[in-house]
Parts: sequence; C-alpha cells; structure tokens
Amino acid sequence: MLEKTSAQKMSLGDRIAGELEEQVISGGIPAGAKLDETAIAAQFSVSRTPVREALHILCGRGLADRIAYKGVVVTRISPARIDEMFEAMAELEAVCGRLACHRMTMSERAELQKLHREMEGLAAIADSSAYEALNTRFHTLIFAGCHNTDIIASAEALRLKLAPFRKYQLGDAGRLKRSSLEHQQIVDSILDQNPEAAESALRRHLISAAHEVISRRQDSAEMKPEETQ
Amino acid sequence: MLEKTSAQKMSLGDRIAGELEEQVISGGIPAGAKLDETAIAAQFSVSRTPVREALHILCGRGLADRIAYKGVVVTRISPARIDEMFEAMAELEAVCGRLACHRMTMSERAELQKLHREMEGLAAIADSSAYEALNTRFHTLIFAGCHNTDIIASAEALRLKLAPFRKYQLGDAGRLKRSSLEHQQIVDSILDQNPEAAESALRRHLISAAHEVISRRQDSAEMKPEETQ
DNA sequence: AACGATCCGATTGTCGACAATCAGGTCGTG
DNA sequence: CACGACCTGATTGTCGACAATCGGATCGTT
Repeated sequence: MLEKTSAQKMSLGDRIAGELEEQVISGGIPAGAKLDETAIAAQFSVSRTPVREALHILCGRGLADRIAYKGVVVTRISPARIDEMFEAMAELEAVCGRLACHRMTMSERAELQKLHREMEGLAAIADSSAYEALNTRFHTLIFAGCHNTDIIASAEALRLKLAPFRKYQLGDAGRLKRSSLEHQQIVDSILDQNPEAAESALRRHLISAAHEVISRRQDSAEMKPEETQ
Repeated sequence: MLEKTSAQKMSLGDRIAGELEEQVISGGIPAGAKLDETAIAAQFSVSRTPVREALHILCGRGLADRIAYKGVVVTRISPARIDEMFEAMAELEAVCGRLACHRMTMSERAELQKLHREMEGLAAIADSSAYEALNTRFHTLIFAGCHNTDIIASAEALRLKLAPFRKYQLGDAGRLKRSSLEHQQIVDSILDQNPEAAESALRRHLISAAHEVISRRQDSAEMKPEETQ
C-alpha cells in the first residue's frame, strides 16, 4: 500500500500523516491525546497547511476524531468498539479466506505455506517481534488471496484501525504457539480448497486474537491519557 | 450518515465535497472529467483551499483519482472493476444480511417489511424513481441490521462508490418487478431468521443488479468523456 | 453565595500569493 | 529529417495572515 520507508515523493502532508499514524499505532501518541495543529507544525518546522491535511487523513482513516472547537484527538475506543472492530475484521477476513481457497495462484499458496513454516519456527523460539512482523504479511497474503480490489481495500482499512491494539497480542510464548496452531488450520483449509473450513478457522483465529487483546487491555488499564504530545 | 440537505454547519470544503459528490454520482460530471481546482474555486466563489480539501475527500472516497501533475479526474472505471465492486458489495451485504437475521430488533424487522410492501406497490405501477429512492433505504436498513459500526461503514463506503452506476439499474418495469421479487426473498429470509437463505438471496440480488448495470452500460457505451465541467 | 453576562484565549476555517515541479511543444542543431 | 535542449504553461504544494466561532474564566449583580 504505502511505503513507510523512503517516503520521498509524497507531499509534506502525506509524510506527516504517515509519521503521526506510526506514532499512534505504536502507542507513542496515546489514545485521547490532543493533536494540536500549531504544535505539530512547529515540531515538523512546517506551516499549518500540510498538518491540516495530515490530520484530515488521520480522521478519514478513523485514527483520530475531530471534536468541534476542541481539537483533534486520537480516537479513544471503548471495549465495545474493539469487539465490533474485531468482529468486522473476522467477517471480512472470513470472506477473503473463503474466496482465496479457489482463487489463490500456486505461487501465492506456496508463499503462504513458506511464510507459515517460518512463523512456526519463530513461535518455537518465542521471538514475538519477528513473529509479529511476519504476522502482518500473513494476513495481507490472505487478503490478497481473494483477488478483489475492493474487499482487500476494506480489509486493509479495518486492519489499520485495529493496528493500535495489536501490541497487546502475541505477548507470551503460549499465545504465540496458539496463534501458530490456528494459522496451521487456516493454511491447511486454504491449501485444501475447503472454503467452509477456511471461513471458520479464520473466525476462530480472530475471536481468539480479540480475546487476547481485551484481557490484556484490562490488565494494563487505568492509565491517564492526558498528554499533548 | 451525512445530511445532504441543509448542510449548514459544515465547512466550505465539506459542502463543496458534497456538491461535487452529488454531481459525480448523478452523472452531471462524467467519468474521466478533470476537476480543476481554480475553476471550481471560481465557480463556487471561494479560494482554492476548501476546494483542495473537497478534492482530497473525493479522492479518499474513491470517486476521483489524483494523477500527478495532470489534475484530479473523476475515476473512470473498467468493466472488470465494476465486477469487483459488485462482488465486494455482494459479500459485504451477505454478511450484513446473515447477521441481521438474529440481530434485527422487532421494530427494524417491521420497518423492513413495511418498506418492502411500499416498494412492491411502486414496482406494480412502475414508478422507478420513487422505487430507486426507497431502494437506498432498503439496503441501508439491511446494513444497519447487522448492528456493527465497522461493517456498516465498510458497506456504506462501497455503496457510495457504486452509486454512479445505480442510474443504470431499475430502468424498465421488468427489472423493477424482478428486483421486488428478489427483495421478497431477502425479507422473508431475514424475518424467518434463516441466515443461509438471507446470504444467498442477497448474493443473487446483487449479481442480478450487476448484470443489469453491465448490460445497460454496454448499450449506452461510446460517449466521449472529455468535459472539463 | 449563586447566578448570569461579558471578555479572553484557543482553535478552526479561509484567503491570496509564492515556489517548485512536470508535461508538452518549439526551436535549433547535427 | 531526426534528435535533443530549452522554454512555457499548467498544476500542485506550501506559506503566513486574517476572520469567525466557541469554551471557559472572570467579574459584577442579586
């Protein structure tokens, strides 16, 4: 989609949007934080115009909300909304997986299998950060497998909105192993061209991920998100 | 979502975006037309800034494309892309319908039934424009029936992108009657709380709509879309 | 002390102007 | 006649400044 590295040819607005997006996703800017136009403009040594553009992009992607005459704030999301987002992700990914069963090319299937093998290895040695990186590619592969531009776009958009919570996933080795086992079922179903199995395997996987995120969030709750930057 | 009428409290950019959106959807601005910032700014008697904002919004919604140093043009969509969009719509709406079976409230079900009865009447007298208006509400009701904010948002976004082609639908009385019959199956399935039936009924309905659009487009093809405004 | 009006700061939206970049045509040269 | 450099026009991105609007605090009144 968007090259995060070497963003040379984009406008300042796009570059700043990418920068802010990364910080929001990584948690560097906490939920509920105010995104002040003039402050950000000063920080990046640019005028307010490209910052405005960047904030509009952030709002469009659902990562921030525009509160009238209050400022732009990073979307603070209720547990119920997290539920909704994961459910939507589950349904969309189930659709992708079901279609992928019959539409993936041989090289795509091979790539999926190879990637899963790598991830199995990483799960065995409990390298959660490396697993996390490959996990993104794994799901992106499944999206792409449906071979439908608009479904892929919807799925990617939702995945972006869920990104801020992904850091709560895959914390310990146990979860990593379980995730890998669930991936095994997904890969098998797709390679066997079994749409129903792929659908339910993906739903189960997303439910399990949602459960992990929500329980971990409750643990690390009660932090005051009243920072400006 | 967005109040098209009496857009009093929005910024100029939003208002212009809505205006342009409407014209693009209605076909007043044909596909491939160039959207010149300065020209539009002059037309609305505003500066270029809000127009830029509006064009960014249009591009974000997929109704226009930004071609580097060429200008912003209304997205010209290939038949293959129309296929993709309708397929994506079918899958998303199938998800909505399936979930709606068990999630719709009684009043929502009643509204759906009432609306369908009205539309049956309009189909009988072949009032296609009135049918068209209610048709939008019909599908919006099904979206809302899934009770999931993110799925609804995805579905509405796609429906907006498909809007420019909806004028090709529901042309003659025959198609109106068929549409109404398909709606009958959809309503029955949802009221019976039969998810599988709702899913396939909605898929069939969307396939049939896509077929109608594509065949009508081929008929009224070969027009030169080289207008500036 | 409670309530209401007024003032101030903050924030957003809008504007006109300038700079940079690229496409296409034109002109000159080999 | 063909090829390449230059020029021009168009378009976008960026900037600093101004106006409008709203929230909150202060002050005065009852």
